Amino acid sequence: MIRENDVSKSLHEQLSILISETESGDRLPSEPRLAEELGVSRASLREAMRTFETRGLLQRKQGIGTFVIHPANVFESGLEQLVSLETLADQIGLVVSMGDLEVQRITIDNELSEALGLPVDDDVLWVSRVIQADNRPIAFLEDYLPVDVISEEEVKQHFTGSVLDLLISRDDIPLASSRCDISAIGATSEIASALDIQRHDPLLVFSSKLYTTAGRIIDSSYSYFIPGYFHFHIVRRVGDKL
Amino acid sequence: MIRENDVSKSLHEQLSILISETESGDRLPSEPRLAEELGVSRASLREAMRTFETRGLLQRKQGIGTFVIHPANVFESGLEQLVSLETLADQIGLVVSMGDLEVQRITIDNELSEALGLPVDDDVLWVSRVIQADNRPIAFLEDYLPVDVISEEEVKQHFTGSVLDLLISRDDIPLASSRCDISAIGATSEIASALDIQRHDPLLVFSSKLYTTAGRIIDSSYSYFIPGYFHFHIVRRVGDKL
DNA sequence: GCAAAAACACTTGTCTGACAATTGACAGGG
DNA sequence: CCCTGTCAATTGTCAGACAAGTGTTTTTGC
Repeated sequence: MIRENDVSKSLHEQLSILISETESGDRLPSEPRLAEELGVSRASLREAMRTFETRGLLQRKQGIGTFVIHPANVFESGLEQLVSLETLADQIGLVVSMGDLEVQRITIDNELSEALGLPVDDDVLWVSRVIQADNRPIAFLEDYLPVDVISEEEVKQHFTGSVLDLLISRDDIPLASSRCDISAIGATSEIASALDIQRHDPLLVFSSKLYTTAGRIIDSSYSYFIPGYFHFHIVRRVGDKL
Repeated sequence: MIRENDVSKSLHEQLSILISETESGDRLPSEPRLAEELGVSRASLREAMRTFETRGLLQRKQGIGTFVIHPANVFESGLEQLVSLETLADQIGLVVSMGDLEVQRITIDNELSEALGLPVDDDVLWVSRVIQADNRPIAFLEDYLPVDVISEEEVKQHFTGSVLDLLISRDDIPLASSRCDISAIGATSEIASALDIQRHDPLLVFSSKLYTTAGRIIDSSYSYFIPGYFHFHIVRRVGDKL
């Protein structure tokens, strides 16, 4: 059985392929024609196109046409999409492994409460580990997880390096999106020794809070990256459009 | 005179306000009703809603309704939108000023050519300056601009701190989007002295290439931020949705 | 002949009305 | 008590139409 949603997904894929195959600056077929080619109505096509327009991949000009804009290769994974480091590494053909996993159950104090947005005296699971590529440490990751979400045993048994992949694989938690704050710090002595670098060496830091569709914070994480191994990028739209 | 586009913009604004005023997890009015309230057709409303859905702010469920998802306060400016530091500072009520402007015309060598994506032997304008808040340096900015885009004199006369604002104010250049690579480095001695910090102090680095709608790189910039003054964040969608 | 104006073709933007698909609630019967 | 069919509400999709903007072609006026 084919649900309409599948058609919609396929429409996104078809459009994505069409855009990626079109040179930057070139015009797409007109909406009525494209709708016919893809076998959907113009209204549905326009909604799908709006998605790509929001991401800055399409520009529609009334009376002229719709144009493709390639800010370099947008289709490699940018930061807009939240994927685990493992998944990202897979995509670029990098082999990563996990080392030095540490799992502790800790109680939230005032300081942690403010940082995590979780109530004081609740217990959280603190999961930390080092990510390696070619046996060289390249990132240090910390996650704070409410204990009612996941048990210490479950982590120790099933954990393969990515808290995100673990949460995604559990289909009882509807994940929505993540808010990621970006900064830089000098390595603390703890992190420096874990990553085998010097104290005060520069690190890229992502502080992320993962929200469920209900708006609850289900994972608060700090990721410390040694610069140069992963290339994080983002496509930014100009000005006040949309 | 009111162009239709203004109505469309207003629709986005109205929706944005409505979403921001709705509690996370709450349901919006049904599409037909909301369309009537906002004075637009359901088709237009759906297209507008699609942009917010793409950004992870709305979730539409067939047969149930459309729900608001607030990953914290998404409406403060995230990284998805490219705005100048001056504009950003304005929005958060921070007063910034420019110091130590330097403008030089230089010829592209092999190394620069690779970094900027511009041909060797072309001339570019190199614009560097320090950004200050409360007379304390907080960022060091470098821009490389092709000389046929803007003249040395034009920069020296009209420049107020933001290359982006200057390019936007010129309506003969259709800007599309910017690709921004994010990393961290330790301050070089030059940057350290410019920012009045220690060598090797950690800095957040944005390497950006600004593209016209035709796909040409019109500005290549390096922004070095002292951590803590500006808070850059990004909302990341989970998984493979949309 | 030439330039301005009008007509035309084509495109995206919007609107209207309709029907399909999905969900949740509710009543009825086993 | 549980299952089932019905019904209303909502989003998903569709077809057709017209408005508005753009560029080209043709016509008109001089």
